[in-house]
This record gives sequence, C-alpha cells and structure tokens, in this order.
Amino acid sequence: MTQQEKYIEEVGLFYEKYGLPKMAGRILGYLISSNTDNNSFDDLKNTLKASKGSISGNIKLLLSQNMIDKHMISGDRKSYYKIAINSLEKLLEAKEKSITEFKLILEKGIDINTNKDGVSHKEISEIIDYYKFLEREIPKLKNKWKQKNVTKTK
Amino acid sequence: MTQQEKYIEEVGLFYEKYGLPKMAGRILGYLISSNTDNNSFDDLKNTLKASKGSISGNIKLLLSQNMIDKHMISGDRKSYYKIAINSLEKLLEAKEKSITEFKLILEKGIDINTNKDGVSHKEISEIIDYYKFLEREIPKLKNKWKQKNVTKTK
DNA sequence: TATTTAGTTCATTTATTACTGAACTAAATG
DNA sequence: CATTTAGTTCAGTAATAAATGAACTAAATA
Repeated sequence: MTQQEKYIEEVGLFYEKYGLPKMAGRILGYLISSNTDNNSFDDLKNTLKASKGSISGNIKLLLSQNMIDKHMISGDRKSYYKIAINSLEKLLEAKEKSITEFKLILEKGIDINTNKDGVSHKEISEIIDYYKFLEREIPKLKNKWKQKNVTKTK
Repeated sequence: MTQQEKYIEEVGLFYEKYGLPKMAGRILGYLISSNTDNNSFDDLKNTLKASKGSISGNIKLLLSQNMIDKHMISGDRKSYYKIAINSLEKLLEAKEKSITEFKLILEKGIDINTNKDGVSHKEISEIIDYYKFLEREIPKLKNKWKQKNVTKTK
C-alpha cells in the first residue's frame, strides 16, 4: 500500500464516520492527494478499484454537494474532476444549515411541551437563543474572511 | 398519531439523515417535547414502542455524546433522563472537532501531492487557511456568548 | 452508418448497521 | 435468601445502504 492509497482509505473512513458513502470519501481523498486537476473517470475507477456504477453515483453525489468540480478539455471527450474551489464555503454552509434545522426542531419541540415553566423548557429555550446567536454571527465571520482575502489578493 | 408522536418520528429522521441511529433521535424527540425532566427508561420504552436493548444502547450513546443527562430521585431506584444542559456547547464542539479533523486530512493530503505549484494545491491551501481562521474565531464566538449571558443572568 | 468511447441506470448482490428479545447481572425489597 | 426491579449484554434477525456489473444511451469518430 502506497502512502496515497493509505491516505485514500483514511479519507474514506472519515466520510463513513459522518454517515456518508465511503466511496465518496475515497474519491475526495484521491483528488486531494492528486498532483493534477485533470483527474478522469477512469483514473478514479482504476486507482480506487471500483465499479463504473459506484464511481458514477458518487461523483454525482459530490457534484451535487459542490465538493468537486467537473471540467472539460477541448479536443477530449472525457470529463475531469478536481476539488471544488468553493468547497470551503459549501462545507460551512452545510454546518449552518444543520444549525438552522436543529434550531427549528427545538422550537417545534417546546411548542408541544406545554409546561412552559419547567426546567427543561427554560434550558431548551436557552439553546435556541444560542443557535439564533450563531445564525447571526456566522455570516459576519464569513464576511470577515472574505474581506481579509480581498485585500490579500488585490 | 398525536402531535408528539409525529414530532418524535421527525427528529428520528433528522438524526438518521446525519448518519446516526434513528432511535437516538426519537429519544431526543421525546425528551425535547416532554414537559418534565423525570423521564424514565420505561417511559421511553413504552412511548417509543421499542425494545429494552435498543433503549439501553441508545441512551448509552446519547450519554456518551453528552446530549442527555441522567439523574436519580432519592427513594426511587429508577434512572431519569432529560436533555443535557450543556448539549449546546457539545454540539458546537462536535462541529469544531469535525473542522479540525477535516483540516488535518487536507494538510496530510497536500503533503502527498508533490506538485506544490499546481492549481489544486493552491486552492486546498486556501481552504486550510480558512479552517485555521475558523479554529481561531469559534472560541471567540463562544466567549462572546458566555459574556453576554453572564451579564444577563447576574 | 457502424463502431468506439464515456458514462449512466438499475436490478441484484454484498456489506453494514440497527433492533429485538431472551438470558443475564446487580441491587433492592419482602 | 427468594423474588422483584431496573437495566445490560449479546447472538440472531431485520432493515438499510452501498457496490457491482451488465445492459443501456448519446455523442464522437472511422
């Protein structure tokens, strides 16, 4: 097992831990450790020793999550894949979304709970306030980063 | 199906979506929408219509993740469960941990990628910088929240 | 227009994960 | 000290998700 092969399996396990298909993680592992942007379907299939169907399905998944980008080369009918430029934003957006979703669940839950003076009611309300706070603050954080990088690149 | 029963299944599906056992989500759903802190093993078993084994295992999981708290009542040998007071911190900590873990994976990956001048290398380095930024900023956010609440409560 | 290429789709197989229920432990009660 | 209570453990089963591989499509080439 080469260093890269070991790495690919490691990213696969990382992905699996978060309830996502291991093969999607392995594809990411390959793309992260690849020294080129021009990674074809067959490169993935051969290196990962997987079926066309699995590669196809997991590429589709990663594209839909904006984790990878697809590009073409003129005079070549193959598609090429690389880690997405905007995957950084997408990952934080996914976390934001999960915060919002969980906040909505908590709000709905304490609506059902009728004992408004109960300890748990008060505590869950506090959690909701915290999540609302995060919802306000995370966009600020993103702006802070953007401004930092605008001045850096220009 | 009562409103609470519907809600419990909803939280179960939410949990399942993130790759966690549906039953753990259902337990949380029950505790969030319960109007008391004194929710026993049997309350859970009966309302969720599940086996002792499943309740036991998923309580264990939620306790280990600090999502729920266990407490006793004197003169009573049953254990009681409620949503954890510190689950708000724990949830954000889990997100922080996943950011750190993914950053480490990216760092390891571009070490394997030898083409240091490649486009993807540059972009992944940028993602790593962003993650490092988040690692610095999130603790600040937590402090901001804490200070806000210290003055509020005192 | 026949053939090759590049990839998709989907039924089946395989692997993984979660749930059940019965046997068990350990502490409390009669 | 026998029984009940409260929960744990774990082998077997059920449910779910992922991977395979063959048949397919659609576009490009010969």
